Amino acid sequence: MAVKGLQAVRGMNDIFPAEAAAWQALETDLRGLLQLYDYGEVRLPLLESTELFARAIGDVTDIVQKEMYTFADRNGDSLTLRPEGTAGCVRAAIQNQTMRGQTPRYYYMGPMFRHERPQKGRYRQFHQLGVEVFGQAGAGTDAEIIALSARILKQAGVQASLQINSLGSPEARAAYRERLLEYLRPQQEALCADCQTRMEHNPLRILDCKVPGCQQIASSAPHLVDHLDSESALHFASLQKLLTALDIPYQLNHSLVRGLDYYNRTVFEWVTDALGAQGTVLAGGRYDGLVAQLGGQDTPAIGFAVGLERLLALQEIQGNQACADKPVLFIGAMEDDSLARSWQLAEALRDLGISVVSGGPAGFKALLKQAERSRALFQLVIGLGQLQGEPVIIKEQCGEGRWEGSLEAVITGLQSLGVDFPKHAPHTGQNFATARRSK
RNA sequence: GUGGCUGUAGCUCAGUCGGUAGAGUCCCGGAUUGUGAUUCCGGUUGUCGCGGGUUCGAGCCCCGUCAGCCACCCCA
Repeated sequence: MAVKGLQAVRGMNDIFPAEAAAWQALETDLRGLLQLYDYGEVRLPLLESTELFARAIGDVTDIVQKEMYTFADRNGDSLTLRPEGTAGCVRAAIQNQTMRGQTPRYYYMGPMFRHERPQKGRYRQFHQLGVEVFGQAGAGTDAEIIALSARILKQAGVQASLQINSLGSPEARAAYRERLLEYLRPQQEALCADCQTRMEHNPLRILDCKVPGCQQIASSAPHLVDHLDSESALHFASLQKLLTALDIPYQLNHSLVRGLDYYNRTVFEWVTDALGAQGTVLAGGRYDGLVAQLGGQDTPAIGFAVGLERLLALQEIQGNQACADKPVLFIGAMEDDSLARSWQLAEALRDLGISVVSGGPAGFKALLKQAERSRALFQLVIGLGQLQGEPVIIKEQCGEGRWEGSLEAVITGLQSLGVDFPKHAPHTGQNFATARRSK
């Protein structure tokens, strides 16, 4: 229950250990994959000057117009919590001159902030893994990062399908925009109110409007890929050839236009219908003009971002989410006198790298309950008898295993047990009590 | 930013016509100092999201507000 007056800001979530285990496992997996492709981590500020995002993302986009957390610094500068990662990454690469004569491959993981109405798969603070490659103009790089994205989803055990499109050069896109408007104008009255507004500032978005009437009109619209400049057309053909060679299935989606202004040529999205209205899990594309636009030398670039909450939600739906590691041993002490001894033992075992949870002093039955709740693989109880030399009993909590010995032998005994517990134990939803009853 | 639904114990929920806030579960202790059955006994569970209004009296009706969920919009 929320304490009066003290609650998290809307759309911002607290993550507790049970859930954090899935996050950690996912992050570890992701870092491993990125290492396979030799991407290096960059850690960037969460806060940037507002101007950066306005210039990079585009003044007319919804993100800049209505979704940014913007406020004045103490000296009056306008600052913004990053709504996405690419702009900051490009800014950092320019500022630190890391692209001179280099073709760096970067990744970053962390929170992004957008002031939208929260719903399934959409939060005001959410987390992305972002990947950016600079200085590589060839379609091979497009194929590489799409292959990487495919591998990320596969590793995460997530089902999604790949859609691609090409936006061509800015000039070709501008020309296509005129062709599209010529096609739409006679039917303008039939479009929804939103799309009539879109005709003013972003007619390409009309192509993926959900209103049936608009879809009808869009379905017969001229295709962007038929109006590409020749270099972009070659680039796109080359990419498709590579995807086929890499055995990565894809769909050409003519209405895939991406929301942010900086994209050109290749755009792609991995989509699913398992997340309600938020179908995009991973999305990216080429943004060859952005580095120059932000004041750097003209440098081709490409990247993508994955929504970690969405990835985790899909993992949960598909039963692939990792669980927290279990402690190896629970040590319970029955009375104050045995408590000191049990703590000594616990510390000695931790010296050996064995995870231990301590409990007590408490009655015997209470200790067994504590042991069960600790999820430990083994449990032992120390009482006055053990202090006087009676044997200790180590018992396997889930199974039948049982081992007796002196207190001093427990340490070597535990080692001889060869404890090897799964890092990602399958989550059955069963506790030990129900597991026992079903035996 | 717009709309619909929902907020009662740690959890799942009931609460009739406006009349003393309940059940199950969980947790704790005991019957039972030594390896967890079952059962029984006892115990703690609360700003009814928050604020205001109507009323002799509000968990219930009205207004506002906050939060959650879902959709629009947008996007990862």
